[in-house]
Amino acid sequence: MKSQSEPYSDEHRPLYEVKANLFKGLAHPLRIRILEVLSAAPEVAVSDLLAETGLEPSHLSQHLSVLRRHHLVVADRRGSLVYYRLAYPQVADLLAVSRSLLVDILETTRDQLTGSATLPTLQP
Amino acid sequence: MKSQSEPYSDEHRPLYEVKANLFKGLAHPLRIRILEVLSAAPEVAVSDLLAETGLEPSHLSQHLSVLRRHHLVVADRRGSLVYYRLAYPQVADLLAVSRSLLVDILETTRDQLTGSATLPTLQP
DNA sequence: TAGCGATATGATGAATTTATGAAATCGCAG
DNA sequence: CTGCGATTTCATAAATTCATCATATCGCTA
Repeated sequence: MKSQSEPYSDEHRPLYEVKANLFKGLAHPLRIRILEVLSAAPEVAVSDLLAETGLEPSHLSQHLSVLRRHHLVVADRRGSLVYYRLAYPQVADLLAVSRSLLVDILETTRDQLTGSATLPTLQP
Repeated sequence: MKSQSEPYSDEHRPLYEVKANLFKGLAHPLRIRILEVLSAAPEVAVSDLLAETGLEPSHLSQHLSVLRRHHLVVADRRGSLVYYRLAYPQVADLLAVSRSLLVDILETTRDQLTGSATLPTLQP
């Protein structure tokens, strides 16, 4: 993970590649969980993220590092505490649109099945 | 690739995991490129996607298979030709929001650099 | 300055995805 | 039924990401 470069740099990189790299940054469950927690508050201390996710500190820090590198979050250190917030409000928009799409997908695929028992429930 | 299971199934799978799996389906440049082509027309024949992307047929088909499995596209076979279309209009919405976010990210990070030469240009 | 709580970074094996080419399948026409 | 164009599936090596633990760094206090 440490060896990874900046996902958006390089003037000659086509926009569809940049988009795909953005989605790579979002392509892990815990990183979505983190962004959802950050969507619900102006900022969150790492210690609170640790409590919220139940992760080892170094595991959380690795994921936060990916989110920082993808410019999805911003960190502020105040003394020995570090606070994180979403880097742009559109990050929350993106999560909301993805949820809307998934609601449709899950409802459609549920309708196509005889029983719905194998699909995730539609939690808030 | 063949061994991959349905990314959304399993009633006990939390929604943040389902979201992450959706983003995994989007996390490849060529799949974004395909979805963008499909966003611009009601449906597109595979032969046209082959011409548009310059891919080998088997390579394109592998990516289309991922998109089908993630319920992002739908295929219709008519004779020996197969046509693809977006499975939901929100797929295009998702791409649009991601573009909006990236525009902001790229403008902000460009402003922070002395020169902008290393960042992608803002193509349509 | 040393110690400590909080957090980040480095290292590496395991798991997953991507890239690539061979082979199979589908549907149509003769 | 055979041949063929169109497309998909299979197989597998290479590349990338994930999981996990050890180590380093940051800032504060005594």
